[in-house]
Amino acid sequence: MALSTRYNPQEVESKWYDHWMEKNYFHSEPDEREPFSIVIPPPNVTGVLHMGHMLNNTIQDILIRKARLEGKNACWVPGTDHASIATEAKVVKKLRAEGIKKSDLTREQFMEYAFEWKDKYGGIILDQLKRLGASCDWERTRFTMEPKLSKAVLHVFVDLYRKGKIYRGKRMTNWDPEALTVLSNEEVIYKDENSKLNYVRYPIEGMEGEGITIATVRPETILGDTAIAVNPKDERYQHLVGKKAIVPMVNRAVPIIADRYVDMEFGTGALKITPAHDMNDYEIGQKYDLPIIDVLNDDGTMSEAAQFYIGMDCYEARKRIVKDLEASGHLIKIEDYRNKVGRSERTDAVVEPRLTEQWFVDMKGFAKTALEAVDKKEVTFYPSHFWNMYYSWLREENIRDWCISRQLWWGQRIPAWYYEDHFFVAETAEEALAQAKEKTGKANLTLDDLRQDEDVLDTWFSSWLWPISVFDGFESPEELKYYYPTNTLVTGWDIMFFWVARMIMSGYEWSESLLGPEMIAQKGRQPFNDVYFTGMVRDNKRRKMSKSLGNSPDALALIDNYGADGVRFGMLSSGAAGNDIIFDAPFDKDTNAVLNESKLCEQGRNFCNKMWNALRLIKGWEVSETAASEEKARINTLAIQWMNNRLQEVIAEIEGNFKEYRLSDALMALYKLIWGDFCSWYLEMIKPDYGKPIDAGTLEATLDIYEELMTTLHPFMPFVTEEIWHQLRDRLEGEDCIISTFPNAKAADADQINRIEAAKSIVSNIRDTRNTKGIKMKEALNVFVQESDRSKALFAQAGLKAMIIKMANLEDLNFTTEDIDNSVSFLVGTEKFYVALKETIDTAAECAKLQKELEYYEGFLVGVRKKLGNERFVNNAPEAVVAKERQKLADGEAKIKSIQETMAQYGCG
RNA sequence: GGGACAUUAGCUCAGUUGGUUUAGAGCGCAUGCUUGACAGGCAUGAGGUCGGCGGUUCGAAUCCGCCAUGUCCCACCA
Repeated sequence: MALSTRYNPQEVESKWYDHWMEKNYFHSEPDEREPFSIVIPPPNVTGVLHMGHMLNNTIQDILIRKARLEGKNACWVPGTDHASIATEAKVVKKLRAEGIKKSDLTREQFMEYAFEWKDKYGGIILDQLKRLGASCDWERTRFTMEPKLSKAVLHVFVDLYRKGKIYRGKRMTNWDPEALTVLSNEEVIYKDENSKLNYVRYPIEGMEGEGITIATVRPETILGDTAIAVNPKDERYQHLVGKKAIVPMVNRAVPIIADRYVDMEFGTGALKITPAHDMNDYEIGQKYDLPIIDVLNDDGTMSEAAQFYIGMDCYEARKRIVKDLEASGHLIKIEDYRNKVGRSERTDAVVEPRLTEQWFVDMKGFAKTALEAVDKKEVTFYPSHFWNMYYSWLREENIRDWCISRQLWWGQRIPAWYYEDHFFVAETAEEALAQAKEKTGKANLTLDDLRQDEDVLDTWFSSWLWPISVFDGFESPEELKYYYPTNTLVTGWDIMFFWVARMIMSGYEWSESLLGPEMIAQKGRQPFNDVYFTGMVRDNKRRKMSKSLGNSPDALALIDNYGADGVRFGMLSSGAAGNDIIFDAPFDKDTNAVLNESKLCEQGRNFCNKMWNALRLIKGWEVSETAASEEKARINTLAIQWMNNRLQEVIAEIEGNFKEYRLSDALMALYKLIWGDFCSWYLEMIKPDYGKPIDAGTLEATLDIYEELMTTLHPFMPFVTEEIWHQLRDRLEGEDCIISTFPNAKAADADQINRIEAAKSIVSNIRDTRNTKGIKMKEALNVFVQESDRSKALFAQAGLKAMIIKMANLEDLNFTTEDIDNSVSFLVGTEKFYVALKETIDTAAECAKLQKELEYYEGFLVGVRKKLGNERFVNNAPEAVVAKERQKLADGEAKIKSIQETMAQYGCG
């Protein structure tokens, strides 16, 4: 069968993915083998594949595929997250477009629409992952809101409540006026924004002409002021403390209080206190027992309590009140100002501090546990410096309780039922009813008398159980006993606190009761042993890729263009763990559209093509059963030995890389091994003359090597390796690269490798001479080497001379004891080589070249001599280091001598 | 305000306990190559006083201090 000159990923990829699925290779069941498990960071159910997912999942797939090749029971559990705020927002928007308001629907109706949407659009992303080659166990696909996982969530809620770790309370919380729900502190993103600092003067009650001026960026909240505060040490305001200021517009008399919280340096040193709309003001309000006047509605419009601008959006009200204050003479001045504004992570709406009644998880104990787990390396972070960020989040003084209730419908409804002024927490309404009956003594209560909490739980309250719940751990821990702890979690550092820390917390909280103390003693309580933090994917201007910027290439289009293997190569070769990935996707200046071009993916695609053409070369050879000529056989034997040595060397290197999660280094090592050593050198060494056959022994050895290369590369580039692996030899049913055996590194003969490196260097030098002298490759050259013990030892290696003759196209290569007339010389190590030329050589050019070389070595030796001349170095440095320096000196001197001789030969000045 | 990480060739990065490094890779660049695996290719080459200044050491890209620049995290400054 004739193979096309180009590798065609489209056909190959779908063919092999289907094949793997058919063979059920991705599926895992507990058995006697060592498990290797990974749980996917569940993407949002309504999400589409973006560059971050591609990076993330490529890495997971590499780890899983390697484990599979190592004979472990590899289990990669996929799934999606219900993403309550994001999904609910999408559904609300879609309904609005159809003229349906959420407020017109019942909870049940809304959920019906939402599930419809989820069934239609949900999970697209998982199919997209298949294009990337992700070898997830699709039979295990889970969803955070599916019945079993929801049941686990309720179980955990009740458990924590009973343990006293969940409480309900009225607190200042972050209100998202667009999503109409509270958020946890972590869901609020603070950014510097431009705003106006308004100076407003409040008259003093009973003191005509007196006033106190405050500065505020939120003048509309003046309507809710219930005090003015100054620093007790501030002499400017001593006489006003204890007096009352008149709040403009509403003409409310509020106390002027003194509190150390107020910074005398800032603004005017006087601070308006609005307990309803500021975290700190709230605390001061508590301290001084100030009334709370909430001037905003939940949607961010002005409330009745504001008295003015009722129903108006607060930003509009802000503009209006400034004008009105100016008109009434209260406004002193306005300054430009930059301050931090908190916005909702999901909706980008400006978050409003608001006093609401919510459910919280007490984080003190959890944080301590999670901190210790990483500190004691029961969970290891890669790269390790992320410990710092983790620590700053979780340390006692920074940790805050986790607000877990959300005023949404899409999610797990809080399992608390109210009756009169009691509430009952239970996994089912029936249990709650039983509690209610007992508590109230009313035996005739029915379910209808109870009212379930309207709110749902934070999405992360289900995600934090993921490593346990995907194995149904809370229901029947059988599988969990096998797969827990999972091996590696691969995720972005941006959700370190949202997700990683909380999974660690939940793992430590529940694994022991689920697995039993014996198993815990053996395996530990951690949900995963290692965490590999990926960087953020950024564009070539270092901006984080995002939909709103439009700078994210279309992931699937990239796969179409370069093939999944090409894209995987591109993603991976971009950087080490934790480093941000600069993904060079250039912008079209005119259309502002991202071009789906990527140098790195192109490199990956070209790599596939290179391997494909090496295959074509090998498959194009005719095979001869008769042995090759003696000389050819020597070259081939030498080449095969060398290639095997190099292969072993690189396999050992890759093992080390994997241990440290240096996957891009591992891939690059293979890239260079395959393209450089295998294609450029090995195949050229053994290549038969045009039209001639290859001997069967050499071909078999070559196929063995190529096969091993494909197995080793398979985790990184699964499709092309599977295809080539099958093209190399006829395979039996069920014999596939994906389930072949990852090689163990065997000892490599370093001396042999060094000898071939020297030979390669000789060949390169001769080629360079051809280049600079304009001598065509076809023209055979005569080369000599200065006879010495070392040169004789080098050429004692069987086949080495013949190999150089072949690779450099030489007429002959012989020892000499004399300088060769009309030749160009070069050094490899300390050995001198002469390339005899037919034309007269350009002496001046040779002299210049030699002079430059001479200067380099002389400079080099200055340093070496200085070291060796230093008594303290000779006395203090380890003997081996000193010996090395002495060798450097001897070699350098020999080289200089040789260069000087050549210069004399040319008669250089 | 506190902290982390970075700064090495035109670009993106390696350089793992200081000594085979007057420093490596990939891409890019330059020069040459028209039949025979591959121009998505081959060969060869040119690029860097390792951000700056001090210090420790026989020896520093590597360890310490200060400074500069950048990225990010945390923090209640209206």
